[in-house]
Amino acid sequence: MSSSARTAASKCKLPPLSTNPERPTSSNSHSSTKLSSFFTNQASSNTAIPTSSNPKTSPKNPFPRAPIQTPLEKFLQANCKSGNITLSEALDYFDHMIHMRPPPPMSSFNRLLGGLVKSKHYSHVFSFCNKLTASGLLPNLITLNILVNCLCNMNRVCDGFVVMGSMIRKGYRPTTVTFTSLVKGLCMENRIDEANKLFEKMIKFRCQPSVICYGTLINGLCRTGKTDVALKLHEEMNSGNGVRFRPNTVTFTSLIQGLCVEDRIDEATSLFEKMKKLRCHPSVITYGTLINGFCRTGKTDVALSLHEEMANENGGYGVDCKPNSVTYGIIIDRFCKDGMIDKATELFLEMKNRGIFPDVVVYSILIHGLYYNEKWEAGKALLHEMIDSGIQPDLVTFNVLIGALCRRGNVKDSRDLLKLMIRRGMNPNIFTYNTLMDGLCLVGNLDEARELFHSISTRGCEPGAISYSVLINGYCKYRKIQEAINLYEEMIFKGVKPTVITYNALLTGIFQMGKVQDAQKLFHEMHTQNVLPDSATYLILLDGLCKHDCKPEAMDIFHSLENSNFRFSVEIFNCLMDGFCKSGKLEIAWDLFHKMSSKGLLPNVITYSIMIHGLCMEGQLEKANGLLLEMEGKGCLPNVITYNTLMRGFCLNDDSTKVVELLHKMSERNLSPDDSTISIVVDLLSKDERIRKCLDLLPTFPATSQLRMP
DNA sequence: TTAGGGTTAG
Repeated sequence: MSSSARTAASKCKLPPLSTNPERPTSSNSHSSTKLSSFFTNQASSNTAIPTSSNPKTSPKNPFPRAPIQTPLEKFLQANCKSGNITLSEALDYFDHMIHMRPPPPMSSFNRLLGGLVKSKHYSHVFSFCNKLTASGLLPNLITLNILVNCLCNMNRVCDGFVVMGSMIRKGYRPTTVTFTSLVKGLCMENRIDEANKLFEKMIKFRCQPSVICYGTLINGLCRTGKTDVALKLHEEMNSGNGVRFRPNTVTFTSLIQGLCVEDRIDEATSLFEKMKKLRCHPSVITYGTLINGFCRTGKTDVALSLHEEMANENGGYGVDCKPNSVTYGIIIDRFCKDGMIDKATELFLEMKNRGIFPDVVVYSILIHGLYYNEKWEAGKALLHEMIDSGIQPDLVTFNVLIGALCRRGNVKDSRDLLKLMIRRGMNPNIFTYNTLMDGLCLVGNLDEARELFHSISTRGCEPGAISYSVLINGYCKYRKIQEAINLYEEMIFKGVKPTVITYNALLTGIFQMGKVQDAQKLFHEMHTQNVLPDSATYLILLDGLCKHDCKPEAMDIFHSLENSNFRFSVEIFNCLMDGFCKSGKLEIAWDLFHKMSSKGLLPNVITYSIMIHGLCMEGQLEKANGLLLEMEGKGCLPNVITYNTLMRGFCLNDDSTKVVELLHKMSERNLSPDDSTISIVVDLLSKDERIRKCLDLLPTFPATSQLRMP
């Protein structure tokens, strides 16, 4: 037994645990990931396989259950649900428990496993389950549910299904919890259609989705951009018809009516109860039919109480499947992240109007959304509203506020907030430190960021890949590439796996310094570190290669991407086209421009501006002007850069009439000229006195008084 | 005793 477990045991006055010679010395011995052993290694006891289909009676534990709660059980009850148990304590207790005779009840094992789930030690839960069966102990339905949940959280949803299959074979009936875990697992793997199908299937399986299950699916839909579908589902819950694909109110009402007509009032009543159990909302017609039936059969008092029930909200059923603060929070969060802050606020008001009180999570979601969408005053007001409602900010709220201040470059107040949370007895977490470090980097205070980075481990947290990436990004932004590379090497040395974001930051920095070979070397290193490049990586790489005269290399990569299933972005085309235009290879750029549509991409204002620039450089002004008309015709509005580009072209060609014409067009579009426009006009004036007359149109632009020539 | 929501880096 480890000293930590001993301490924990003494704390809760547990009897000393006997030393188990077989106890593994390291956590690695628990890390078996084979599913098969869990199900096949049951030969030690035939009684381990339940024979009855009744889950309440089927699994017979070969050992008698302790009649009263032991100190061990009390300890587990007190510490597991809160997650107040360390991994090493859990390992020790588990090893002790499986050797106890008689063994503790399965609920104690489940509590212990639950504690590990709380601290996200999924693989350990998995190996504990394997050891349980290997010891001849029988996991019960809840143990299996915990296992399904762990597998799903480990992105092993397929194995989750295998466990469900085994569950059924053992005579257990999968529960809403089982299905919810699997729905979540599918959502985590972005298999939202399958999650939706499973949701429908569980209803067919007569397993009612709970509000948690709805919440899980709604979250999956929101995460995959299907907010509309999520909203519809949410509304479906709210209307009381929160369960799909089953007999509905109309079918039930018809049957009740039929039974009432035949004076089979008892059967009608039980059908009515059944529909409520199935969360099928009886309508006023259903009630009316049944009330009529009771009245007809002389049961007026029952009819009256039914009438009373109608008056009560929901009649007391279906309530647990109504939207709650969690389901609202999920959708509000999606709207915030999609920049639809008005929609988010609207939904927040709706939930309050429906009597659903927002909790600290919903407040934090919306406060974050408001700050993130630069609605500072509204964010502040909401924070005050939350506190006035008696809800205190929690750790995440503080992190949101620190992040908001950092984004505004207000590091001083962020630091004060950190001090405040510590004064309040709150332990800042790695999010807090990473956020603050990023804020410090943003304002160029790299030394303080580094200092904070080094102090993280003394503050009870460990810097992870994000901490390193934040600092690496800070160094790269301020062109301190060597420091960034040193940090990168340090993270590898310390076993912290760099992410694609780490590499993207480094590649950007290295290309900025013009070190093309180093960047290429790093790009290849990504493979050795098993980090897959994403579309941002390819954009950085292709842009860097193009800007540093390595277009053939860029095109090689482009072609290899074409041969894979890579999803091209407009930005990738833009960077290549820009590169070729600027090096006078207009035809290649033109080919790329035409290739875009075959990749399902539409040119944007930047694409057109690049091509217009390329054409102007080649003196193909008419064609450039044609492209301007084309983009306007296709609803892609030119911006000031597009006009400047084309005007510069005409200016160089001494075509002042065209320039003036374009200035008029700009004015019509309410586009303000920028410094570049001004310099074009000045150039033009210096060339041709007659152009002075164009000054007449200048007052139509805002903020152009400075342009008036003496 | 088991299942859902919020905060950090390009």
